[in-house]
Amino acid sequence: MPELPEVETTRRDLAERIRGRAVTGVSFADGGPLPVRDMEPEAFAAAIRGRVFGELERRGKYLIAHLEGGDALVLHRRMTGNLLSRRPDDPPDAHTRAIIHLDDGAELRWTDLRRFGRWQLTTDPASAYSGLGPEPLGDAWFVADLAAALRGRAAPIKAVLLDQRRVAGLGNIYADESLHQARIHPLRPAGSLTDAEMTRLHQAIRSILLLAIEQQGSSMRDHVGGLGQRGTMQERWHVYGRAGQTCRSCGAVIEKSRVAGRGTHICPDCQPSP
DNA sequence: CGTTACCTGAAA
DNA sequence: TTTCAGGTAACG
Repeated sequence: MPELPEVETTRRDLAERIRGRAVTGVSFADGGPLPVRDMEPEAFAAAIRGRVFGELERRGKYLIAHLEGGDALVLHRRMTGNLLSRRPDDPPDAHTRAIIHLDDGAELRWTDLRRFGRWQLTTDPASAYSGLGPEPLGDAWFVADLAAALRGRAAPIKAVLLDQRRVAGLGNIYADESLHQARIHPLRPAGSLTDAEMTRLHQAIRSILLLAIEQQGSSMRDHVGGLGQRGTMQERWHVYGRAGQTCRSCGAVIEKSRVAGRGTHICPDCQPSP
C-alpha cells in the first residue's frame, strides 16, 4: 500500500510527537500474526519499555524510529499498515494489531488489515534496509544515476522501477504514474530508453513524488497519515485506477494489463507499445 | 527473471 | 464464488 509519499506523510505527522517521549508499555492484539516476528512479544515489550524516541527517519518505504542510545525500531507498512497517534479515549481504530503507549498519554496505534507489516528492534538499523537503492528525492539523485541503473537491462522498465535496489520508494501507483507522465510504455526494455526518455522519467518520478507528498499520499482504501487523515493524491491520478476512463492528456481510453505481476495502467496513445 | 506465498476483506 | 489489492521474500 504505502509507497514513499505515504510513508513520508507518516514521518512528518509523527516526528515531533514522539521525539523525547518515553515508552511506558506495548500491547498486542490477541490472535493472528504480529508485526514483531524475530522475538516474542513479551520480550519485545520488555526491551522497548522505558526507552526514549529520538528522530523519526524515512528511508525508501521504511520508517526508522531512533531510540536514545543508538538502536531503533524499524517499521515497514507493507500493504495495509498504518501508524497513527491517538489519545486513549479516541474511538478504536479497525484492525489495530499493536499499541505503543507513551509517557504523555498518547497511543501509537498500529493498524494492519492484512498483517503484512513488520517491526524490527535492532541495534543496527541500517542493516534492516541495507540493499536499498538511492532516494529519488535526494540531492544526489541525477539522470546519470537513473541511467546507470537501467543500462544493459532487458527487464521491463516497470519491473526495474519497482526493484527497491535500483531506486528506493516507488511502488505500483507511482511507477505507473511516472511512466505515463514520461510517455514510456511499462514493457519497454529498461536498457532501451533514450537519453530524452530517461530525462523525462527522472523528472516525472521526482515531480510526482513531491506532489504526492503535498497531497499526503494516495488513499485508495487503507492509507491514512499519522493523524488518521486520508490523503488526496488519488484525485490526481492520470492512469492508476482509471481503466476505461479517458486520458486527462489526450482523451484516449486508459487500459489495464499485467506487467511484472502487477496491475498496470497505461494510455495507449501517450505510451506507445514497444 | 516471473510466479507464489504471506493475510484479510471488498468488490465483481 | 472468484478475483483483486499500495509490498516483498522465497521460490524455480
